[in-house]
Amino acid sequence: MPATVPSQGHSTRQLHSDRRRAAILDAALQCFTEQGFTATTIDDVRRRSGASVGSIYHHFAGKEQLAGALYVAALEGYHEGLLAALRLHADAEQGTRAMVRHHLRWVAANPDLARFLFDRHESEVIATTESTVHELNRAAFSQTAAWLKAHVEAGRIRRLPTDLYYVILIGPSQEFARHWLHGRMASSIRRAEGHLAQAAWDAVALAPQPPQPPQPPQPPQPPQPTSKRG
Amino acid sequence: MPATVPSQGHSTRQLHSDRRRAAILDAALQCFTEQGFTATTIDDVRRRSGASVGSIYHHFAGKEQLAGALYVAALEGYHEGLLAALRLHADAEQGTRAMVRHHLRWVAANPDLARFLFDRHESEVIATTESTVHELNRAAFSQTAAWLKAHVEAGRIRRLPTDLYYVILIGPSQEFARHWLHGRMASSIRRAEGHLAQAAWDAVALAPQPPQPPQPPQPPQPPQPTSKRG
DNA sequence: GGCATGAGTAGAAGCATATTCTAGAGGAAT
DNA sequence: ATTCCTCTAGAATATGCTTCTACTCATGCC
Repeated sequence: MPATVPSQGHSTRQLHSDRRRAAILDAALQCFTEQGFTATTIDDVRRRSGASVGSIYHHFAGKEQLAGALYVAALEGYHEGLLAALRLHADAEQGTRAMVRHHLRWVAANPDLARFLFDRHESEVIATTESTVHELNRAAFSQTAAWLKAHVEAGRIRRLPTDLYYVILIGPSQEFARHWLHGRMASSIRRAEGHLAQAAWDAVALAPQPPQPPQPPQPPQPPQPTSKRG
Repeated sequence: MPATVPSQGHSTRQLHSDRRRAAILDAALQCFTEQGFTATTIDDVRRRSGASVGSIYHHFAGKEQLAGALYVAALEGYHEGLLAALRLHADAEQGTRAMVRHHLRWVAANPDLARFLFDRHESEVIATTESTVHELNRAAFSQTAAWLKAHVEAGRIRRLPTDLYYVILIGPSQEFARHWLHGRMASSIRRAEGHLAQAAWDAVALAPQPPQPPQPPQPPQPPQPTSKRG
């Protein structure tokens, strides 16, 4: 069950319970963000959320599962936006750039969540929700792969082992974000965006700079950008 | 100060001490690799190393510092190889490819160390050695930057904000390695190497024929009315 | 050689904190 | 009204990091 969707109750009691659960998650994210996972004690979360220790352990099996729930919620939000961005762009180059842009803008819009998410990619902290995370990634990956496949067959994107597309396209942005979130980047996300999008496209485009390929470049279609981050 | 170079003693006692220290580090790496950081107890390290708890705490200020020492040692080894690879190649394309190759081969040759290293990039576990790590990275970065600068001025590599080169060149390999180390990549490192090296080069190579007159620093701006984003 | 010194070693004690346990409160169903 | 059950509460427990105190024994000095 996704962490974002609590069980569908219909009573006053259920409402109280859901609010409590949300308050705990909220407090936990704040604590983790400010102090880090290990430095955060259950008692910190208790104080901040107003819940009792027993209540916390009623809703979550433990501290790690609490972090896991946050992680899954963050990942869902991220993927949702990525796939939405992809659906908006039929063109190979525009879509590729949109992926990079989505990544960077999501990070800029959700720095706390992003930092929490990225610092815990691969971390043992989320081991308890590993299968859920794996499933989420697989789902997003297969949709992205289908989109790419179409463009490979259309001769716009070079043919590569499927699992390499993601690392080539998003790797630089991911690495950039990791450092940026820790204040170690001189460039702003804004400034990096264009360069990283260009680099991503050049890295996968078929025939980076042919004199003039038979198919003329499509006119830049005016994309309808998502004005609001979801 | 580096963890790899113990204080320069010359006595039997010193030798014993150094061996003990090394045994502790060794045992710790094994434990961390097998069970993860949090799951590893000081007692595990004690049993495996043959040292006593007191001895461990004599050599290292705590569990985190123990991990930190391993981290620093791993990072030093990695950087050393990277810079060596760079010195071997005066040519821009060859050097770029060599960087990628070094990254991937180092990972393949030191999977345990690599996994330990990458899983803890940004992790709070290494917070205690942060300044050392920062210093190491800065040193390696500046040397790499100098190498790149030369090629930018020679017109072989496109001009980008300095801090972006690293993320563009190594980002994909880094991301690949991350997943590969966790058994989530279908491609072998061997197979990925060529593709990733090619992608890296295409992402930074100056286009053979830039169609438009001087505007190298400005990337092609996607027709996107971006609003305010940091 | 005999002694003082102090780094290294040892394991028990202390303490912080994650987790479990037992009890109680109060909506919802009968 | 009674019973049931989920949620809440906080004390008790367990785990395991860290500190403390004492011991060992090379090394350097007389």
